[in-house]
Amino acid sequence: MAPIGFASHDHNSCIADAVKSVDAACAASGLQFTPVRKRVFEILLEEHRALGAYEVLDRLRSEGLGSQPPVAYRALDFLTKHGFVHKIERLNAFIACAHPTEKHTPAFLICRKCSAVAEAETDIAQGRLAGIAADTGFAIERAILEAEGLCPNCRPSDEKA
Amino acid sequence: MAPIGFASHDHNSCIADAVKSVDAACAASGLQFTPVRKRVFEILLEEHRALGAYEVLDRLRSEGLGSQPPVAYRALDFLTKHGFVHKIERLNAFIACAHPTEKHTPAFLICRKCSAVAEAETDIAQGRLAGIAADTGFAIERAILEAEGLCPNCRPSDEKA
DNA sequence: TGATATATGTCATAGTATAACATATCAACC
DNA sequence: GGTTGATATGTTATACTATGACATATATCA
Ligand SMILES: [Zn+2]
Ligand SMILES: [Zn+2]
Ligand SMILES: [Zn+2]
Ligand SMILES: [Zn+2]
Repeated sequence: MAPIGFASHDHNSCIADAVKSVDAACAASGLQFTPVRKRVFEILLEEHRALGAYEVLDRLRSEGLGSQPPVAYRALDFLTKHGFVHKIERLNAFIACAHPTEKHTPAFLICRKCSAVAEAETDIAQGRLAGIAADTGFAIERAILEAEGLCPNCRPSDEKA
Repeated sequence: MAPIGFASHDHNSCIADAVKSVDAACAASGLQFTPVRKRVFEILLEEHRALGAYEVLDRLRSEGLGSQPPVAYRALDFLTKHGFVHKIERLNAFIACAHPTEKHTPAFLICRKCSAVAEAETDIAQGRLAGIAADTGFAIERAILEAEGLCPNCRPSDEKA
């Protein structure tokens, strides 16, 4: 799966499609995709960048959907727990998943200049770390892979090869 | 390089050796390995687990080496910046590097039960993510790889293969 | 409808990190 | 040795991130 995030795309339909597919996934699993949760997911989709919990909360507050931190954190916890949103540990921030209904292990490319974040895919189970883990008897359950650098838009053009 | 952290070893000499080699590296690079910085490095070495900045600060305080957060954060920043210590983003905590004078890209195996952390090595430059980055024109400068799971000591023995 | 689980509203507090500025120490040069 | 600029430390204050606790409301299902 190619990363999104550094290329333009049909953003309106991107948002609508993502909301619709998560809506369906929740219905299928008996999860409640409540107004606050849906709105938080939309807020994250609108930017395709990682937002801090308090940035999300500010938006919710301005829309009358909640004013205290737990409101934002609960919605983000729900979305993260079910894989619709990912937390970027490096930034203490959250981003909507690029393909929220597929089972996957996300990896991220984070631009240190413009803060754009692209989600890509890894397979931690076949890298060098997996071999070391197997050798030492460590059982990997999940992995975080976050690469920091310069996105194509922020790189000086003479460096682009 | 094999990970350390899940196996016993000669801890006294491990600490002494690490301090000595960092001391030499600092001297060679014109860096000041001051008492606070050295003590923070030792504190982290003593445990071979990730300590929060405020845990480090508590120890400094009890030894009369500093009582305010910036003291701990500055020492940790120095040590991290020069690669003698790594930050575990997942835990907001810091751990002494397992081989502080070699240039390397660290990866971590974090036990969710006992919080032990083992440092291993990756080569992000040859994984799947590197290919995607190259394709999209993203220039990776550094990468964080943190795997979470159960260490050999915390795994039920009947699961160990 | 009533019982149970799940979600929200709100207040309070814990945990992590940095800005800003004064003082002290170090390093290098005259 | 004293001057000077850079680096490090001490200290106060504050900003940012996250969760505990408990009351109320809403949804789910027998
Ligand atoms: Zn979009
Ligand atoms: Zn950029
Ligand atoms: Zn040791
Ligand atoms: Zn363990």
